[in-house]
This record gives sequence, C-alpha cells and structure tokens, in this order.
Amino acid sequence: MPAYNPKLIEQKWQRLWEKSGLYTTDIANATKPFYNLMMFPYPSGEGLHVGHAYAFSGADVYGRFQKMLGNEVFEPMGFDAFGIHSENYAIKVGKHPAELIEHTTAHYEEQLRKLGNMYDWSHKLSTTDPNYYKWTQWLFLQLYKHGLAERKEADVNWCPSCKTVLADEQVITGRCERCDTETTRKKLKQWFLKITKYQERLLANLDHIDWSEKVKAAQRNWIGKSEGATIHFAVNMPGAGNAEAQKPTTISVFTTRPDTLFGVTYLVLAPEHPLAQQIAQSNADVAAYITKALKKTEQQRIAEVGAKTGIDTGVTATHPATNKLIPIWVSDYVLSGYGAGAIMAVPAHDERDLAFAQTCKLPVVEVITANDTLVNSGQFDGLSTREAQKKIISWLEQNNHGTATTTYRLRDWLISRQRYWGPPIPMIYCDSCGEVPVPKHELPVLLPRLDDFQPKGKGLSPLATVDSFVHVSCPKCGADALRETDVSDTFLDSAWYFLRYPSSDCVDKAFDPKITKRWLPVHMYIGGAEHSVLHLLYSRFITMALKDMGHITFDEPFTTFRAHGLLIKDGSKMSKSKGNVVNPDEYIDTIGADSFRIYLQFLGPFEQGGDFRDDGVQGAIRFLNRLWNIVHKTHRAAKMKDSPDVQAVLHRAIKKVTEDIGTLKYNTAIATIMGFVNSLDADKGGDAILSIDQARLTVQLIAPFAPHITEELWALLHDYDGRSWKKEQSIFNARWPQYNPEFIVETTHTLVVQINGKVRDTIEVTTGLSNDELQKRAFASLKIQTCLQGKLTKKVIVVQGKLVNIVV
RNA sequence: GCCCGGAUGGCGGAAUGGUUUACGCGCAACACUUAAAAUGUUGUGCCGAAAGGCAUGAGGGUUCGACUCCCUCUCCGGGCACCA
Repeated sequence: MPAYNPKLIEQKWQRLWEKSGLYTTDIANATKPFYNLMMFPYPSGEGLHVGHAYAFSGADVYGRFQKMLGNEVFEPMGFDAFGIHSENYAIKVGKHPAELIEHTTAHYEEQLRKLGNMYDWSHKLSTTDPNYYKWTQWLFLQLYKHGLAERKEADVNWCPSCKTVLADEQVITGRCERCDTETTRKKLKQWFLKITKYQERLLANLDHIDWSEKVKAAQRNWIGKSEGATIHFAVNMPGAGNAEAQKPTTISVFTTRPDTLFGVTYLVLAPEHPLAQQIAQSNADVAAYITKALKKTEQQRIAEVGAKTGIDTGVTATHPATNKLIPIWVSDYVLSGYGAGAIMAVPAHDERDLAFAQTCKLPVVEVITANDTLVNSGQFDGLSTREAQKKIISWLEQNNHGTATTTYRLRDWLISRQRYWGPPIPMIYCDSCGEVPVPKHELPVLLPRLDDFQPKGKGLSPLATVDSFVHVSCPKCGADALRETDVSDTFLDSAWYFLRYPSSDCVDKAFDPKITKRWLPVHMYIGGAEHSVLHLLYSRFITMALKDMGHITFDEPFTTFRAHGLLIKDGSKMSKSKGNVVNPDEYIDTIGADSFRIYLQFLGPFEQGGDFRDDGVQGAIRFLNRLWNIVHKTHRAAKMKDSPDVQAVLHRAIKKVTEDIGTLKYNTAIATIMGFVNSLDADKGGDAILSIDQARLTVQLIAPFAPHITEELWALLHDYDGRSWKKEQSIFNARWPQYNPEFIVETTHTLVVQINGKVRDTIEVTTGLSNDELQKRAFASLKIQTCLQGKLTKKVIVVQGKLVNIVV
C-alpha cells in the first residue's frame, strides 16, 4: 500500500481538474444552476490569511455538496482590488498600486488554488479592470439618470489621515474605519446615492429573506426606523418692531413618546438649527455658545455624554396643550441630522433630558406615566401609554399642532472619495450646461497613470492635478468644461459584482439579461458579518434600484446569506494589529490542504467560528490517514457483498452528514464520519471490512471537506487510470449517497430506567415492546428492585423507545 | 443604555424536554521499537476505598423528568449609540 502523500495527490488532482475543466460551468445552458458565492477579498500585500482559508473552504464545502447533489454549481472568485485599503498599502511600501495589484492578485490566486476550492477561474474578475469599472461608471450614470445620484453640499465625515470623505457606514464611533483616525466634519459638495429612498423596502424585505439573523438585526438597527410624532410649538419672539421677528414662528420637534407631551418642561435646539442661528444674531452669549459647540469634534461630543452643556436663549415657546410658557435652550446634545434637529425635553421620562435639566438647574416636572397609566395629563389621564400615543397624535392633528411621523437613522450614501485608486466618477461640469454625464460610448473614463498618486488633502483628489484629465470639452455644447476628479467609493464596485461574474465575457452590457435570468439571484452567499451595514446593505439597495430601472427582475441579490464565524487565536480575533495572524501556506505545505480544511471545519460550527490551535491539526491528519488505509485495504480485499454489520452505521451516517452539511454544521458532519471510520477500525478482523460500494459511499461523504484525497481514493475504488481520466469520472460528478431507511431501523435499543428522574439502570430491549412490557422489564431489574425496597410506587412514566421513570 | 450571540470536562466542542460530556485535542498506561517518532489498544468530569454523592455561569419557576422552556441576575464576545 502506498503511503498517503498529500502533496503529491493534491498537485495531481489540481492539475487533472484544471485540464478536464471539471469546475468550468456551462453558463449559457445550465438547467440546474446553483450560484455559490463567497465575498471576494481585497488582495492585501500580506497575502491570504487563515481567516480567508476558513471562510472560503467552508463556502466551498457547500458548493461541492450542491454539485454532488446534481446541481450545476457556479463558484467564481475575483478581487476587490480598487480602494483605499489597496492604495494605503501601496503608499506604505512605496509602490504604484497598479503594479502592486498585479503582484498581489497573482499571489492570492496561487494561494487560493492550493486550497483546492472548485473555482471557475474562467470568470475571474477584478474591480480595477477597465472592462469592469466601465460598468461601475455606467451603473453610476444609470442611478444619476433616475434621480438616485445627487451632488449636494453637505456636512460630511472627513478623515484627515486618509485625506478623503467617508460614508457614515465607514465611521466607527467617530473614527475612520480604515486607519482609526478621528474624523472631522467638513462642508463639501459631494456625490450621494439616495439609499434613503429605499429605506422602507430595505427594512420590509428583511422579513422574508433567508439571511443570518444577526445580519438582519444589524441592518434593522442601522436603518433605525422610529415611529412617533412631529409636534409644533409656537415661539414668542421678542423685539417688537422687527418685521422679521413678528412673523409667527414655530419650532417643530420629533418625539417617539407623544404620550409624554404634558411632561415637556423646555425645548432644545441643535446649534445648527436655523432658529438658534437667528437668535444668535441678537444674542451674543448664544452666538458664542454655538460657535464653541460647532468647533467640537465628534469625539469631544461623545466624551461629554452626561456632562451636558447648553444655554438658555431667553426666548419662550407656548405649550400647545397647557398654553404654559416654556423656555427654549440650545445644546449640542441635540443632533441636527436626526428628526427635526430640535427636541421637546421630558426630564421625567428621558435620562438625557434629566441630566441636562440637573446640570442647567431647570425645574423638573413630575411623573407623567405611572404603571403604564397617564397622570398629570389633563383629558388624557388614565389612558395607557399606547392608547395615549394614538389619542394625543389625533388631538395634535385635529388642532394643527402636529402630525404622526416616522423617522429613519439611515443617511444617503456618500460615494465621492478624494483619492486616486478608484473609478473616476463619470461626470463633467460645464458653465452653461451644468452637470453633464459622460456619454456611454466614452466609457470607461480611464484612470490615468499617476506617478504621484498620494492624497493631497484640501478636499481634492490627486486627479485634480492632471490638466489633461481635468480639461475636456462639454459633451453637450462643446465648450471648455471640467471633469469631476473624485473617484467613487470601493463599496460601489462591490455592490454589483455578483451580477458581473456570470456575464464576465459580456462586452456590450454590464450583465447579459438571459444569463442573469438563469443565474440570479445568488442561491447561497457566504461572508463576514462585518459587512452587515456596508457591502450587504449597499448591494441590496443597488439591486432594488436596478430592478426599478428595469434592468433585472428581482429586488434582493442573495436568496440565502450566511455569516461565517470568526477564528479566535490566543483569546482574541485574528487581526494584523494583534499580531496573531496565521499564514495558511505553511500548513498546506506541511500537512496538505485536505487535512487543513478538515481541521478548520472541525473547530466548531461554521457560523460560530472557533479557536485556532496548532496542536489540533493532528486529529485531522490521523483521520485522513486512517481513511487512506481502510480504503486501500478494502480495495485489496475487493469484497463485493455489503457487510451487514456496517450497513446500519453507514446509512445513519449518510443521513446525519447530509442534514448537517445542508445546515452548515460541518463540525458534527465530520465528527459523524470520524465515528463511522473508528467503528471500522475497531473490528479489524478482516471480515468486517467494507465492500467496495460501502467504501465508495464513505469516501463520498468526506469529499466536500477533503476533495483531493477522496478523488484519489474514488479513482482507486473504480480502477480509473490517471492518464486517461475524464471529468465524468470525478467523485464530484457522482450522485450524493442516499440512505436506505430500512437499514437504519433499530431492532434493539437501550431502555433507561429512572427512579424519580435519576438513572438507576439501563436495559437492552427489542424495539417496539408495549408500555406494559417495558414497565415489566423495568421492575424486573435487580438494581431497580434494590432501590425500590420499602418504597411505594406512586406513578410510572413510560416513553416508548426511551425510558421508564418510576416515581416514588 | 439598546440590539444580537455566548457561558457544558484540563482544552475545542456534542446533545428532537428523556443515559450530560458525541467527535477531536491533551494526558496516563500498555503494545510495537535497541530507542524515539509514528501507529495501535485501553482508560480519562469532580469527590469518594467503596456504596454512593455532586456537576451544564448564579438564583428561582414549570415538569414524572430541564443544558434545553419561563422569570430575575452575573460575566464574556460582537454590533449600534446623546437617534429624542
């Protein structure tokens, strides 16, 4: 028997698979298409790490399983190679990103190939390829044409280190997602994609898509729907004689608790609020406060939680229900970007309002709700909170004091980046024609090769320094015009890539309608939960927009999405900054991809992740060696008749493994096969060894996890010749094992006998005995009789096939 | 503060309300070996000499019976966060 040599076998089969085109999908004609997608990586200079290997091989297990079930599986791979991450790395190592990308993607591809995943490399794509980003630009223009892209001046997040603006989703508690630098606010004219137009649909669809629950929760959270009311308060502006001030003025506030209306003690305006600004013109103290507040960074504001500052404007408003005068304050604990930028403060029911009232020594109003019943609320006393909310809203509406209102936390997606490494936004500005889209036939707007590509700061992309790029003639009137010099966010590149893979050869369209109809939406998508509110939300938005524009017929891109877990090492998540990243290459080189894949997927449930420990890989190696030996022994013995003792265990394993792979419980699937293989080892008398057919079934069960060794053993069990091997002979083209229900019927089982719920004895009984018979057997047990001595039996519980519980 | 996960042997982890600890790692003994590695066999929750008792983060509850269901709490991981 040859010794198991993973390196040799893996090279052999990777070569034969490629030569035979086993994983090349018939995109145009597939009748049972299954699109198995995993999030494409951005190729960092450090190369693929163990986290990638874990996620990708886990996704590949699922793809191979689907293929073995008879589906035509399309499993593509590509590179998200545009973006700040790639550009920052290029700056760090002092190379041009274009050159670097060539090198890093080649390295990634090599590493990915060694893992043995069933990628169809003929559909590889890179977001940096002009043939790709031409269509990213086209997508932007489509959005523009349909009013979903808009250039507007706004207060935006600015990262001083990356020298670019960022989307809200890319700012994590006031810091840049990429470099952790504190972000600042900047007023700039930028391009936004109107994702907020889709907020209700993005939220509603979550109820019927099959996605990991935690990702759906994160998206709901991020969209942040709040139902409540807008309430108008009449303002009593001082300064008679001033024509401006004598106009009736109102402040509108948003609240989710209209039932606390009678607890309002004061109003607070955000420093940015127009009325605050207006008051500041005649009140120097207010002006000073606002100036100071607006200078604060996000971080400073967050640091001040609890120690709130503010200023009384001296102006009052009239309470719509009680007609009492209430003071108006300005404070930066009220955010301008949410709701109405002004609030009604109810210290009795809101911690923040209470903190502010205490700091600023405002009189606090008594309780409004006691035991879910309204008090001190005039005509609304005695109502429950829920009833009161409804009744107060209708009262407000009848008296023109307010309306029912729904607000969302979601903001529009800012996609302009003042950086180099991205697709130029295809717009031209002309003095007489205004914003002019680049005509489709002029796409792509090529990213010029710049030797000095470093960000310049000051809110302009490095492209602004290239005269030949900037100066163009207007496509409409021919006059001198200027190009947009910002590039688009890398998340726009990845918001539609799943549409491109099957159509990657398509030259005249972003995606071919026929192909798209056949292959999309994606059947299974696997990736990290860290993209919950970035990539995964953006992709859903773009898909909805494309549907509404008539380009596709579905509005959700991924039918099923599963978030894989994280690998933990030395107690924390693997990351570059923690210095606990493991390179998969050394493992694959020493123990082989198959052992490594088995080890990774055996660590824990795929959706939970696991603890990566070096010493654990031994188990996987031993297991595959055992399998190798048993199959070779079987092949030599060439037994054609199935061993009956093995049949029941084998078929139970088939049932369990099939269920477990389908639900991504890879760890228990592997454990089941290990248990089966161990049971064979135990009786090595020779007689009990598997038949050829049984060995084939065994090998098939492991194939999704360890593709190379199983392909080799499959060929051995069929006496295929490596030189004339054809893809039709592959184990992955063979039908997945079916269990025979007759074989797994149990003839005997263990009957557990309990007294007061505690196990006192176990008895082997034939299956199917009557309750009376089971009870009789239980009482016949010597152990039970001993335990029961002198005790009165009160009750006996019999559970068929399981136990007898005697209550005394 | 809010929202999602978790908490089970020395460790990673298994368990349709019914034998807690599958499978793996580690460890121990034995076999093979001149020896080691590798491999194989057996054992391995804790206390106890044994009979037996006690164990699934803590405390209650439902139940003949709870890791599993309900309530209260603690701790750990992740996400959101002055969002009114």
